[in-house]
Parts: sequence; structure tokens; C-alpha cells
Amino acid sequence: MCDVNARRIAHIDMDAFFASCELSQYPELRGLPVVVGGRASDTPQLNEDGTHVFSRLRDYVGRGVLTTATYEARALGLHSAMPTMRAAKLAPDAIILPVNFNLYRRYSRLFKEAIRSVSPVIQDIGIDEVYVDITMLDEDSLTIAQRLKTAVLEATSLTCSVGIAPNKLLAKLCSDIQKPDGITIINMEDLPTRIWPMPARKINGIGPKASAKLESLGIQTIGEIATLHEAWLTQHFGQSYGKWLYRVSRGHDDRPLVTESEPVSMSRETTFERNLHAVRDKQALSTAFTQLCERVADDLQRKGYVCRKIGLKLRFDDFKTVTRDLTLLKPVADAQSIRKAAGKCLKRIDLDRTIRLLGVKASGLERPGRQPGEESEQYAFNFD
DNA sequence: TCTGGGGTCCTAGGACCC
DNA sequence: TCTGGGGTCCTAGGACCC
Repeated sequence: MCDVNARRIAHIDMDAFFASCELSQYPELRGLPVVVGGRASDTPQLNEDGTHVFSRLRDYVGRGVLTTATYEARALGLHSAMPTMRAAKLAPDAIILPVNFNLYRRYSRLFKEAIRSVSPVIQDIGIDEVYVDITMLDEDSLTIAQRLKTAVLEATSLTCSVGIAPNKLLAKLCSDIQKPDGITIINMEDLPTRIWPMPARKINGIGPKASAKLESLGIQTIGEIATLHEAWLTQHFGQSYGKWLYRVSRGHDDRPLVTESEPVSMSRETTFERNLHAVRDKQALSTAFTQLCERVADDLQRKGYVCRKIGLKLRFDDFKTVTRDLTLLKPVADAQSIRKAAGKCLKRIDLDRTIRLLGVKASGLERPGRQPGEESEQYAFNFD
């Protein structure tokens, strides 16, 4: 008989991460509504007296969305993924800062190193989140949560929220219960009181579409899903997704931590400031297209990959998105080959509308020379 | 007030092979 | 001549996540 509380998994989620990193650069902004998501032109300007001039949301023009909002900005109704022009209507005086990924990557490394010092079994899930297996640690969960938070604070001066539970699904739900700077610990016995009242949408894997469908069937909470028969769920959501809903609503999740993984694809895309016409804006489109291919090639080469498949993505003025891809006979990593393959993909698309977004993707990634089995033999005997 | 950019995984049909 | 079934690859689209 296996013990459902046998594992202890922590989920650690940095609080308003991008915005918090920015506040360490500009401490004078603490306590103010601040959002991240501006353009380079929104970079704060330094006065002669050492103070900064910041951009305000009211002056923003463009097609961006917010990536992060401080808790003060959230109180005004702003949130990540909100179109910036819409945010500007709600909070014209809020400060907007440009996205500075290099800064966030530095803080991300520091925060993950700090977590590793507490427990080495960690799964990376993006720049500001990790799962940690703390099963083997001796201390009680509260002590470990405090140790994790202290380690992160000492390394970064930033706060995080910690959830500890018997699996990843529940740990992730947990870390969201007390935000920011919170600790939440649950066991399977706590499911009815702590998890079942939560909206179904909180579960990782229940997105806008699935939650809308659940609501149309009169289901709002995780607990309401848990009252339903598996057969009913598979009837409405298909075999696979229905069975998954049945399991997760009961808090069941035996996925292990994935402590290392290889990338599947690398892509670059850009949304134009205005929609471009295939003929009238041919030059601008062609330049952007080539640049995207160069960036993908640069990414591949820097990270030591070649790709066997090139994909092209277009989004039209009506927001309809189409993709085309092409599998190559030989793996490539240079901009010219990528451009040539992506150009062939482009020929297969009707360009009867103006173009909002253009993207180039490399997939079927391989590491030359480090392939197991047949591939590496091929390379080993191929000296020309 | 229109909706970023970088990813992963799943589904489904057709080709092709045994 | 009226046609099975499984496996794998390719392609397109879509849901979802941070």
C-alpha cells in the first residue's frame, strides 16, 4: 500500500518577479504602481542630480502587453498579459519600465542557486519558478519552507511564495494561496477544505477554453469536478482530458520532477508596429524576415544545436494565425539555409491580408557530435 | 482597449511501410 | 480489386504555460 503523503514537493514562485527585480534597481519606486512591458524608449533617464525620470503609462503608444505589475498596480486592476494601451486607460499615472531580460536572468540564477543550496533535486519551470523535492530532508515542512525563503532573500533581496504538498499539482496550487511572501503547506487530508473551494481555472492545464466549457456545464470549482463520474467527464472532454480532470480534481498526480531536459525548439517572432502588406511593404517584411532567421541561427549556434525542421508563422490583421513547416534532408544552423527553408514555407501561404506578426522557428534539434548511437557514428566517420 | 514573445505538448489526417 | 492493422513520419492547428 503506497502512502499518498509519501513525497514532499515544494513549489517556489517569485513574487511579481520582473517588477521586483526592477525595484531593486530603482528603490525610489517602492510603494508605487509600476508595470513592466515598455519599449527601450521607456528606459528611465538619469537627471544631473542623480534622480531618474520615468515614463508614465499615459504616454505609451504601441501594441505591447504588460509582463508584470507590482501589487500596487494590481490594486488598480492591472495584470500581466493586459494590453498596455488598456492599462494606460485604467492607470495613466503608473510607471512603465522596459523589459530587461538580462537583469531577470541574473536574479533567476541567484534564486535557483539559493534553492539548490537547500535541496539539489530541482525542476526548472521558467525564469521565476521551480519545484524542489524535499522528501529526503529531515526537518518539518514549515522549517524547510522558511529555510528556502531565507536562502532566496539573502541571495536576491527578493521575496517568494512557497507551497509544500505531496505532489507537483498540489504544491503549485498551494504556493498561490498566500501571495506574496507566503507559506502554505497541505496534505491529502486538507483537500476538501483548501483545494476543492478553488476555481477550476487555478489548475495548471485548465486554461481559458476548458474553464469556459466547465462553466457552461455549471462547474466552477475543483471540488465540483471531483463530484463528477469519470464516464461523464470523458463523455464531455474526451478520453484523455476527461480522465486527467477526474484525477487532478482528486489531487492525484504522480509526475516525477524533471531535473534535466533538452530544448525542443527555438524561435523568434515579432509583431509589427503597424500591419504590413505583402506587396506594398515588401522591403520592410523582407528585412524583418532575414533578421528573424539570423537571430534563430545565432541562438542555435550559441547553444550548440542544429535543426532538421524550419517553421514559419504568420498572424494576419484579423488575428488569424497560420503556420507552415518544412523538414530538411540535412540539419542546418546557418541563417542562409534557414531563410531559404522559411522562404519555401512562405510560398505556401496565401497573403491576401496584411500581416501583423512574423515568426521563424527551428525544431528537430540535434547536438552535432553528441548524438547517441547512429548519429554520432555518422559524424565520427564523416571527415569531409 | 484590441490581443507580446518564448516555449511545450497533444490531436488528427495522410503518406508510407511492413 | 473492393481491401486489415500497426508503426512512424510529416504537417497544421490549437490549448496551455510563464
